Amino acid sequence: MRVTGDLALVKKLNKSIVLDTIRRNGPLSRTDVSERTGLNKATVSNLTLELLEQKLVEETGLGESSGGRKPLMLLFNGAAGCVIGIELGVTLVKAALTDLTGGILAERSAPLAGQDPEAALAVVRETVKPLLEAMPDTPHGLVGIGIGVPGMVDESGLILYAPNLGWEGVDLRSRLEETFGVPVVVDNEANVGAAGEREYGAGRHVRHLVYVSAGMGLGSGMIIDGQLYKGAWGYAGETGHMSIESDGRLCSCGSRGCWELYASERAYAYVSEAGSTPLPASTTSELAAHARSGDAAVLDLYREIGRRLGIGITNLVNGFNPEKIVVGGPLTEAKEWIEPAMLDTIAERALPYHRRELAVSFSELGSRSAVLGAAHLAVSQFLGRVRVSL
Amino acid sequence: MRVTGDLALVKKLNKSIVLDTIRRNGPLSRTDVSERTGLNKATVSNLTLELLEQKLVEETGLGESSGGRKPLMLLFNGAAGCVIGIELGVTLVKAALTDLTGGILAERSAPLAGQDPEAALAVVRETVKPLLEAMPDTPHGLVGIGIGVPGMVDESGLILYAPNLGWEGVDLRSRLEETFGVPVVVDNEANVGAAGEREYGAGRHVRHLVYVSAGMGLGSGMIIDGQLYKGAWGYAGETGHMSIESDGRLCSCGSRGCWELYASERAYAYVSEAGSTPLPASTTSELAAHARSGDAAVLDLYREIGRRLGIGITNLVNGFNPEKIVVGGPLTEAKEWIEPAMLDTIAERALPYHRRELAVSFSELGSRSAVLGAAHLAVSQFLGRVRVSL
DNA sequence: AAACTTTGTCTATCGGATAAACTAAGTCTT
DNA sequence: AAGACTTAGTTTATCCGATAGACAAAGTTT
Repeated sequence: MRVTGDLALVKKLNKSIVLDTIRRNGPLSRTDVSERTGLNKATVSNLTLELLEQKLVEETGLGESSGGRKPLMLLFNGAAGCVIGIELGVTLVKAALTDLTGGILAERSAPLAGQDPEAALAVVRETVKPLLEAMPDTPHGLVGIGIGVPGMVDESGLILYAPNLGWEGVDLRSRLEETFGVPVVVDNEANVGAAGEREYGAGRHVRHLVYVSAGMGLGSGMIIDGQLYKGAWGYAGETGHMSIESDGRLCSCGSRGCWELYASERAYAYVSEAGSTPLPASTTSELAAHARSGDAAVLDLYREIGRRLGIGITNLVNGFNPEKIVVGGPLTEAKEWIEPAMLDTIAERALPYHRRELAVSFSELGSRSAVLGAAHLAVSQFLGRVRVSL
Repeated sequence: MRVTGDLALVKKLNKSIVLDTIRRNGPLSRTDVSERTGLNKATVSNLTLELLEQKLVEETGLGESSGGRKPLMLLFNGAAGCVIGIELGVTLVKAALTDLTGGILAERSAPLAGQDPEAALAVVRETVKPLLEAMPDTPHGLVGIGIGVPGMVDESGLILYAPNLGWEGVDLRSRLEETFGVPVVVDNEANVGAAGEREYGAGRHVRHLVYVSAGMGLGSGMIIDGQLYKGAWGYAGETGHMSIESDGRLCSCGSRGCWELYASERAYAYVSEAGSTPLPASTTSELAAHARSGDAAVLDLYREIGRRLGIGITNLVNGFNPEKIVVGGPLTEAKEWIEPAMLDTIAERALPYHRRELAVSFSELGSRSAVLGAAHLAVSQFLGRVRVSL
């Protein structure tokens, strides 16, 4: 059954508009909010009153007069509650306790021993425990948990398939909700990374964003009109398996020429193939060190990876026309040597109109994109946004 | 300024829900509508009254009793007005007069002589003229015009760039609105095709749809959550320039290995390259005739085109996870010989989960996808849909 | 024919948004 | 310093649409 209109909906919508306006542009006076939103002053006053009672908004004192009575400034109260953002990696669990503005209050991480769901869940519980103990006293307490996982997640939070963990059909959301007693949001790692960069990082205020997460694989999180796009069944963003060589290298997915074989850490394994000198190391950290000392083979490798990244990004750009592309993930440790070739390739190959306006940049949050994005999804669910389009 | 909530919005939303419910599921009684939508019976009665006054809904008489008073059945009145859908091709203008349900009342087409905007506009006017004369007398008369063009169109209807016409920055919408005095919707050819197939063709009731239009080039129309996705500046869907061979054939766009060089009619020009026998013809109609009589070179060609179409479609599927892919456009005249290789390739290369649920099919509306889609966009704008997401 | 069912309307009420009047609290002018 | 002016925020009366529930209308079943 669809959403129908009634007074409750109107109120919910307007309240969400007022809160959002204050959150993004505060401090603001009631009159400012009224002018910005188009809502009547009385309406703003009423809704603000409720937000004050809910402790989501604070009066921070008088502002500057502009020739009349001084305004009482309103500010979003990020300290009204806490959330926990978790990144469940293949070998590592990272978690952060944040306030409602994404400010980190505490952080933990732990290696992931076994990979069966039970063992992983135990590690998650252990990692989160000290964060809960460190939680300050707030009006709302813990309001939610967000978690990013390396796999495909449907709209209900069910992990459909996580090849690198060997999981299939794991209802992580229910399990965590039972454990912690708060609402849980589960999403793909690239998606939460996209959410993080869009809210707190390189993609602020961007309507259409593609976040490319490059590590052992390659995945994309796509934000369309400010919202994560998950596709029909939650498999959107598997761009690592976009073929950029129709008859290229055979991939474990069964296809050929997949992007991630050329433009992620998986490319390291193929270097000797070209007959060139073998690589002096096999991890990005080590290779970055060699690059820093001028190792020609490594520099070539990263130039080629940059070029291939550029080719794939160009494909995404031509299909999606995002406002911005943000590249993140472990591979960005080598961004210094990847970036020039990547940008050159995009400049060469993207359609002229895209080139003119497109912005491509690297992650601003670094290794925290995912935890912060996961945290943000939880905040976002707690604050509950209503959207209307005519 | 954003949309805020007030009573007018609530009414607009509910009225749009009622109309939509009747339109898609009619005939229905008022009680049926109330049950389906969750709206109160009184609300439905009130809104229906207005819709009856606006002639958008008709009472078609009494229905079957289910043990009590007979219901008065309501039906969407497609004859309340007319729209015109236009496909502005590179060499041909096609136009259709339809009612509000997409029923074709009259059709015209005319070759496009010169390609400068003024000449094209004159041809459009001449093509539309007899349709206007054939227009039946309806309560609302002509309520809008939709037009699909081979180029990139931004959200305001401005044609940013149409390489095949040599147009740049043409405000077709304003021009046509001045001429005809009704609201005009302009969009990309692939987008209107997508709209057509989704409303009246192979993509009915599909939430996320990708329509691939294959002709002299290759373009996609993407429908996300029931709405056309245009990207940040209207360039989304330029998938013809997705590279499927990183260092492949040089394309006129400046890039290499573009999909449309391998999987559209542009591929015909490259056959001799492989050293094989030259093609016996150069248009799809002629080649289809040769295929029908078993010409091996032509059959090979179409097998290869099918394979390449499959590769590109797999890429789109992995990125977007649409519910359905519909292939249309002039090239589908040869679908008989393209389809097997295309489907095999997708089955081989798509990720296992996609494969399981994805539906790929050819256009149901054939050469009318675009005109009907354009007409539908005009209808849709006239009826005005409001959407709320929580 | 009486009881029951279903359809659709009528009526009173509720709860939001709004404009306009009003109070509060400042600045500016002379 | 006093009055005029400005701006901020609240109060009041009004409007409007959705809703529940009563009711009327028009069937069917026994």
